[in-house]
Amino acid sequence: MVHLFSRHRPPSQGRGEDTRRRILETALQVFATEGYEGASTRQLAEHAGVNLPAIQYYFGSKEGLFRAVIESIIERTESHMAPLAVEVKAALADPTVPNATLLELLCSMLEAFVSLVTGGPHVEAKRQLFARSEVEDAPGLELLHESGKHHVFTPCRELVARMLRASPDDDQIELRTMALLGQVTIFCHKGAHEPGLTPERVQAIQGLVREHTLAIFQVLQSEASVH
Amino acid sequence: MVHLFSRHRPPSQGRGEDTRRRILETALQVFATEGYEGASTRQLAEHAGVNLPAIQYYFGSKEGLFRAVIESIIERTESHMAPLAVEVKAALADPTVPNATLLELLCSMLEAFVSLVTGGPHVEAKRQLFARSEVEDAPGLELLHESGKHHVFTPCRELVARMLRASPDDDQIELRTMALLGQVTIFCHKGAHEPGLTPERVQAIQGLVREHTLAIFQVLQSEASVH
DNA sequence: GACATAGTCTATCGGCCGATATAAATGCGT
DNA sequence: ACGCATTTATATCGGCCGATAGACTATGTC
Repeated sequence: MVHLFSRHRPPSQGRGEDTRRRILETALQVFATEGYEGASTRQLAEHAGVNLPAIQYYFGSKEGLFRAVIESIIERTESHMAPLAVEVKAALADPTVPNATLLELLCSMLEAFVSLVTGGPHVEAKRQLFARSEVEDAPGLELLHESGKHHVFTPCRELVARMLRASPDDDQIELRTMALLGQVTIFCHKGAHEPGLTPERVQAIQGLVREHTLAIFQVLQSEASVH
Repeated sequence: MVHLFSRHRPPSQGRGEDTRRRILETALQVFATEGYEGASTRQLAEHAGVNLPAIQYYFGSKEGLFRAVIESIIERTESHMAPLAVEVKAALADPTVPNATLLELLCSMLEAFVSLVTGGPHVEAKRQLFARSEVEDAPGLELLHESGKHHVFTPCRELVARMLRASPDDDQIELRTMALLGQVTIFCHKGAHEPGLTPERVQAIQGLVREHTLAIFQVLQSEASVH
């Protein structure tokens, strides 16, 4: 409660930075596998090789540590999606952009979404935490959920709306966009890591999501042009 | 531990049945909103209007109560999917069935899946628990996950494999089926209940999932026939 | 009315939780 | 070498957890 705005960053002058980062990174793993409530401070401390009060010292509280973990993921999400976000924004601002370009951008968004949750360091942990943000209720998870909405869902929804000549606030557009994104989010669930998400499988996922998306809008637009 | 096989059903001759059912039904709600670890026995007892030891008396333990809740959901899942499962099994056994019929069955499966997680009594709770089964780890959740796999995923995968003339064990078939089902499972997540899943929205979801699925296989099969 | 059984109650156990008080150690400028 | 701030360690607090012991009540049978 007290640390909502103070961020409780102790005035470390470089000496404790190592410890702080080690706690942060191991906490990502523990929170991902055990959940927020399931991970105990003793467990978190042990995995980081520090003693219990170090968590309060560096992050103020268990909740503070969790929020720090979430924020670090959000930062990486933003930087991962940023370049594409610029392209999408530009395309949406220009009313002359053809549907083919919009469709290609949508496919790229979905592809980037796949690589976001299946690539980079700490993939497994990120994937699990992202999945939890869609289900659990924990002190900072709504931030992660909102981040996904803002950086992935909203741009996709606007692309879909433009292609189908509808308002982005149209309920059907929203539902359709969710269905499209569901093709990706399901790979954050348990079933996805039984044989493991090898690079080949990731590439296969990206390929077939693209196939599906292209097929859907190919048919949807040809039907629309008939009417 | 002790009650793994005994199911700890006390020899109630009707008198305690009411209490037992009341605990079971309110527990469904509490477990759904709070999660397995998040729901305390005191909370469960209070919501059911009983005192604490009643849970041990009727279900042996908190875990026993949770397993009972899960099993009741699985039973309803089975009876909900059973009629369609028969049709699918018959179609798969007959090698002369045309693709159009298989595709129609796949659409029906997805439609039934939607109505499974968005209809019937205790919808919200069922939806949330189903979502949790894809993310959390709790004593009986793997049963629910397996049930979904057996009653929804596997039939769909076999239909997809047949339509695309591939083995059901083909990795790409599996991934493709997951993507299709993801269109539905995403509506079990948090975002789905902000404006609420009204009957109109449910119908809209069923309609567009059908549209998407038809479009995907229309294109996929026309491409296959070209080669 | 005595008794057995089923069901409900109060009180309490040991254990793990997050957090803190506080002491010990560490490194650094001087 | 000393003083001081930073960092790490020990010991412990109050609180909630799941589970149980055991007394009490209601009900149906003879």
